[in-house]
Amino acid sequence: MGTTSDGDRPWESYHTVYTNAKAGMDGVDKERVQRVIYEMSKGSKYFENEQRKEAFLKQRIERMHAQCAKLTTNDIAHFQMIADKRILESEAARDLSKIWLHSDMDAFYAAVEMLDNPSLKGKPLAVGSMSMICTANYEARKFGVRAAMPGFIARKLCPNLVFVPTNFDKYMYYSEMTRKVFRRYDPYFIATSLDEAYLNITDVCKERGVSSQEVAEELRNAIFEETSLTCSAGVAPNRLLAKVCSDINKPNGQFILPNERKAIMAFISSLPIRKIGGIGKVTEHILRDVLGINTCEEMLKKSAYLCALFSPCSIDFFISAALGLGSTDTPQFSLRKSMSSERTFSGTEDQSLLYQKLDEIADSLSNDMQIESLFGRTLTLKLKTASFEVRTRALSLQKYIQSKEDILSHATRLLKAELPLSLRLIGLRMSHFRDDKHGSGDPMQKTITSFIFSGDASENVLCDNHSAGTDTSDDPLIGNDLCFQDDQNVPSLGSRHPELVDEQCFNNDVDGWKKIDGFKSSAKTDEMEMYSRTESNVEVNETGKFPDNRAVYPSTREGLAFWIDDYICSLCGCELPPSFIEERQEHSDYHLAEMLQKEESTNNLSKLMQERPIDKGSSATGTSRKRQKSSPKGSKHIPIDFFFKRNKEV
DNA sequence: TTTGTCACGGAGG
DNA sequence: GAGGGCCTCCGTGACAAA
Ligand SMILES: Cc1cn([C@H]2C[C@H](O)[C@@H](COP(=O)(O)OP(=O)(O)OP(=O)(O)O)O2)c(=O)[nH]c1=O
Ligand SMILES: [Mg+2]
Repeated sequence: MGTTSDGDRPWESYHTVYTNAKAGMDGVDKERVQRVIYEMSKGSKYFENEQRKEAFLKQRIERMHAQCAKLTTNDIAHFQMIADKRILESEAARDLSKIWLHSDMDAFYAAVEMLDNPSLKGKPLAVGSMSMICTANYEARKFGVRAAMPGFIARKLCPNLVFVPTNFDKYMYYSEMTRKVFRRYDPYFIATSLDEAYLNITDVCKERGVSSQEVAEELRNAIFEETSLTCSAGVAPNRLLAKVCSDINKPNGQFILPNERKAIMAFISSLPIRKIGGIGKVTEHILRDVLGINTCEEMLKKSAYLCALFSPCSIDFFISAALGLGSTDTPQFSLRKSMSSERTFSGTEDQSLLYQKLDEIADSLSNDMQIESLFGRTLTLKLKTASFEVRTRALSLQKYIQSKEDILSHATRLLKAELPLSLRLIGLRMSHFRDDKHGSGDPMQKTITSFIFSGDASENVLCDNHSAGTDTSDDPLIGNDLCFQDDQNVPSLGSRHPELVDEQCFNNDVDGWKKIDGFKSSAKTDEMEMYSRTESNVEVNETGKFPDNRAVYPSTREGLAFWIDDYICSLCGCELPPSFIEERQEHSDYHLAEMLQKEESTNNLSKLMQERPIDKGSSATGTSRKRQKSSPKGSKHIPIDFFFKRNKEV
């Protein structure tokens, strides 16, 4: 495939994610690493699939090239005007009033393992398995070993590599210790994973009259004293930049970017675009090969071409990032949108075996859903063929389901339609959760709580980003767009982008519950045991929001009340065991109605509503892209039918 | 025109 | 000797129905 001569150096055309610059990889012999990876890979089904993907990407790049070539000078002038306008608008929204700190633990899982077993110190260590490693310590990184690399390749790179399986209990335990420190600096801190968090230290600096540099030092020292683990910190006026900064002097270092436009531009200009959260391997490749963009400065220079080639969403993201803009607000927490379970096994076309796998996965998903009292109505079957091609097949129901039996019966139908096939992975994902936590039911019937919080009542409140489901889109080859969205930092051809836009729902992490780097199973359950029942529920969501111990379960919209020890109402102390589902909902609705009454009398309802994941339309850095829903907003008075408006679902 | 559904892929930890 | 994870989020485009 390579247009260049693959002939004598074939490994150079096998692009992996492993050669990307990363902390601890400085002195690595990259050519050797590339070669070893290539040698271990070539000929494998995985490798062939990667090549297929690369070929598609190449076609895509060629199409974009052609598109560029067709532009007349007139066109370019036109797009330059559009770009300049966007640049001006973005610049006008620059907010330098906040100070954000991003904290990132160093080789977190590996560091915890070394702490737990000091004999590992000084040895190259990988956490994970022979098929995939989660992270590696800095000794191992010298050999090119890193996260997301298969263990058998890592061992080839570093024959003395020690493997340790993951222990999420431990990581959660230490993570919680670090969060206790974070909490002291910003009770609303945003945890984006077990080992990363954003803290708004504006007030700390102001109130104590200390510099952000001092706060960063103090915080890192506190973490070290309390956990014996090191971390790195980045300080900047927004989260996008803070995240970039924390990587600069990693490990065990910090970097402060002052809140001055000049300093920011100097910093960002020479920054390789790949350092920006949301620009991954593919986006980097496209921007480099199509437009010759490698740095943020170049991105700005080529802004007219960006406007010609990409969607408004992507354009905004690129331009904002190139200007060093990012989110400065503290986002509202958001609810879980999907939950999934998937398993890889050795490829087979034995149908009874495949149905058995499906059974296990349905069971696992159902259990997970029960733990969080979730009922969903969109089920997506995911398959990976023996040749690594991925397919998804979805189905939306009238009713919300949770039981294994229900899940399995629908999943079986979906699978049946695809067989025969030789598969290596089966997965199930549930989405479109009910707005409250109870049993099945007709989507038409909502409780007051769910009705109000769901946004049917006042659209502008919603976070429900995109109109549709969570599974999405088709034919990636048609558009060029990369799309970014918000959150911490992460865009890509269809992924969230970072810090830029503020708005809408951020899922500040969600981690903590399952996903967690991919080894959820034990994670979720353990976390439940560990935290719930103490004040931990807070922990879970606390990823940012409820410093006052007003626990709220993740992804449930039960309303204002939650159940202490799972049976005492947090608001009035009345006791209702979990099995009293209907009663509980009524009870919760009662508190909500009561509250609404109070709120309304003080004209504050709109404020209450906005406390949910919200819009914020055009916030400071507001690059918000979202399709805006037209909605009557801002009305102070609530008409009675507000409470009875029908929900539009099927 | 708007809204919902579905498929696919990028991204990050 | 072969072997390449698991979870969550999101945007886009195609298509159908309202
Ligand atoms: C990339 C990746 C990371 N992880 C986990 C393991 C890591 O400890 C954690 C953070 O990932 P990394 O960003 O790779 O960082 P790290 O903490 O291991 O090391 P450092 O920050 O010093 O570079 O996320 C996974 O579980 N799966 C993955 O695929
Ligand atoms: Mg880290």
